[in-house]
Amino acid sequence: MGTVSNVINRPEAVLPQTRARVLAAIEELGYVRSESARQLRAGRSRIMALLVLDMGNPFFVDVARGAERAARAAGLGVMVCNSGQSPTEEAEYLGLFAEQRVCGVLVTPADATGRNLEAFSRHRIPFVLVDRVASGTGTCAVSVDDVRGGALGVGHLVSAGHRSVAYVSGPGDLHQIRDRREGALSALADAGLPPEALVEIPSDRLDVAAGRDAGARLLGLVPRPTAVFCANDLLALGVLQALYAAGVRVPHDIAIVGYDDIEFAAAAAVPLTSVRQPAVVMGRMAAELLLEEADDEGGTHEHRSVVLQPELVVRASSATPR
Amino acid sequence: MGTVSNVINRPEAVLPQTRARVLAAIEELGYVRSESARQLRAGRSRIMALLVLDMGNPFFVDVARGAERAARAAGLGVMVCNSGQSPTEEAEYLGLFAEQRVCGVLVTPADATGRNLEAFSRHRIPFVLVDRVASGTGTCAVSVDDVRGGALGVGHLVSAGHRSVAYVSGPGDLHQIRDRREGALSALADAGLPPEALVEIPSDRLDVAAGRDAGARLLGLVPRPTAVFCANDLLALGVLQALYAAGVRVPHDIAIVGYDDIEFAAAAAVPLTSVRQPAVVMGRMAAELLLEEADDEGGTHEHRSVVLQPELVVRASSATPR
DNA sequence: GGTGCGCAATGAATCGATTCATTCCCCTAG
DNA sequence: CTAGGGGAATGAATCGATTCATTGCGCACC
Repeated sequence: MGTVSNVINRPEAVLPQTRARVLAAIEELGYVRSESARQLRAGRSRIMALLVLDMGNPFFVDVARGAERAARAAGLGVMVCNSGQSPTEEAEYLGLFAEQRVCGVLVTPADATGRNLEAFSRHRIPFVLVDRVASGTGTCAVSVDDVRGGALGVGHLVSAGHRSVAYVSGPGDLHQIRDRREGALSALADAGLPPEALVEIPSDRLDVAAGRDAGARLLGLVPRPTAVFCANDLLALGVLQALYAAGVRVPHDIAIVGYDDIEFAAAAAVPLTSVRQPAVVMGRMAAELLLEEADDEGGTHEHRSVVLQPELVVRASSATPR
Repeated sequence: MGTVSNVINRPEAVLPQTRARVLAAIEELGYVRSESARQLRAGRSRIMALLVLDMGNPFFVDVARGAERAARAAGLGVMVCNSGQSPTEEAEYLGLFAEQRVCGVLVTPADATGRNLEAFSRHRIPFVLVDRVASGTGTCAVSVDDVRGGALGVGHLVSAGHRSVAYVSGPGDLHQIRDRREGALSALADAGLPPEALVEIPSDRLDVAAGRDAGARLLGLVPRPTAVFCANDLLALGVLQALYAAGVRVPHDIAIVGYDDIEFAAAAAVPLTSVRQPAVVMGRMAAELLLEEADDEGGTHEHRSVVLQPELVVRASSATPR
């Protein structure tokens, strides 16, 4: 009924007594408006999707927090999903989002080819890249300057006197990982050190267990680097534990620098020096960009790429050696 | 059109050539079926909601993982939300779920009075309690035996010779917290120790920062307990750090036992002894119970309460003292 | 007293998938 | 040759909120 709709959406257009009568009926019947019906009419839902690489990583939990806050301020719900770095999963979720007619998608792409997103863009559902620079001007994106982050982390170690730094990396197809290495190399170059001063310890995952493995390999290196820079804090925590278990003292024998500055980095027994990413801000800004794009009726929207700056947080794990 | 619907939902009822023609058209137009419309007709959506206390706690991330896996196996999406232990937020989200006509809700109640859920139950949307025993037989629930968990943790400490144990608790209105204390007390009683042997260090949150605070207070206690049992691992990690910073050796001076056995417990420099909760299994079972209840047409569904057993995982933080 | 204006409420159309009754065709059997 | 039956496609009704055109009512002004 039209009047009921008015009572809910434009109360001022209804006589107070009618309004009261309708509200009473609503209360009595326990009526709850159906979102499906509204959605059908409106053509899109009031839900924003967030697709991240790994919900087990507190970094992404923070991104989710920021996005959720911004979305709820705008009266939207958030659906948080996990691609687990699998392009297949990612494609599946994107399909789900299209069917749901979500009002927009925040996504940290797992598929480096960009094929999934290209396919998705046909649905005319706005999306914003998170923690990834836009390839063209056709997309909004919020990212952190990973090259600078890598430079910050390794620059800090180099200026503390380290001449050989291990880099515990992650899946090579992730942009973030490559950029951080690039920054690390540039920091070495700035200090007049050769690229060989960066000893890469490859890893195919970005979790604590992978960090433990990497730590074990680090211990086997001859000569052994005096410092290690990790592509994220989960790896760093794993490395820290492996070193501790082997009786290697941090930072006395080996200094450690992580990346992300998750809560657990500061909470480690030897608090981790880490390159802080403004995760919550990133989630919030991404959501805001998305809302802007989604609310845009007249095609006036201009895609924007926001690049945030990382920040070095020095803690005990990298105190000056020797 | 009816035929299109048949092509998608009952392909065998359509002639192969017609089917091919329809599929070709679908492909050409980039057609994606609208979930809103299906939902409107079906009366409920194909999304399951999960409302947890704190997404910053890896324990709940694991629960979410388990639930998501089970839900996706059944072709459903999962919407993970965060009440932040606030009954108000909880009520808001439950309202949102009702509007969305989600097919069911998995919830770790933040509102101890049960008023929110009572109100929600009017909507006839099935829900399953997670990490909480059912109050009556009117609800499905999956929980872990927290009394037993408390007894395991403190029993372990007592049998290692500790005579005075601190209990870092959490918000007093949470069932889990009270049950774990009860178990702790029973373990003391079993060892012939008086209730006063358990020194409670109250805390109003369950995160690492609260653990640091608690650790500081623990250090000020006279006489100082020789062991501490924490209501969850985040608190334990905070306590561990506070002790480490103060130069108190773990486990030599003070032993620590946590609860949940999150990944970071094992990853700590001094790996934490912890009472493991089968979080992933809990999420999976809760989702399965919910699916069972939601699929039940004839009202044949019998509400069930599943109680899982915790398990003590002994690590370095509680090695025998003295 | 009659006409006109304006505010409020009513009713119908719409969104898109589903479902079921109906129609349509073709083939077979009487 | 026709009637009947079965398999396949069509079309209309449905879900519930929204929106807009229409109706209806009351009051004021001529």
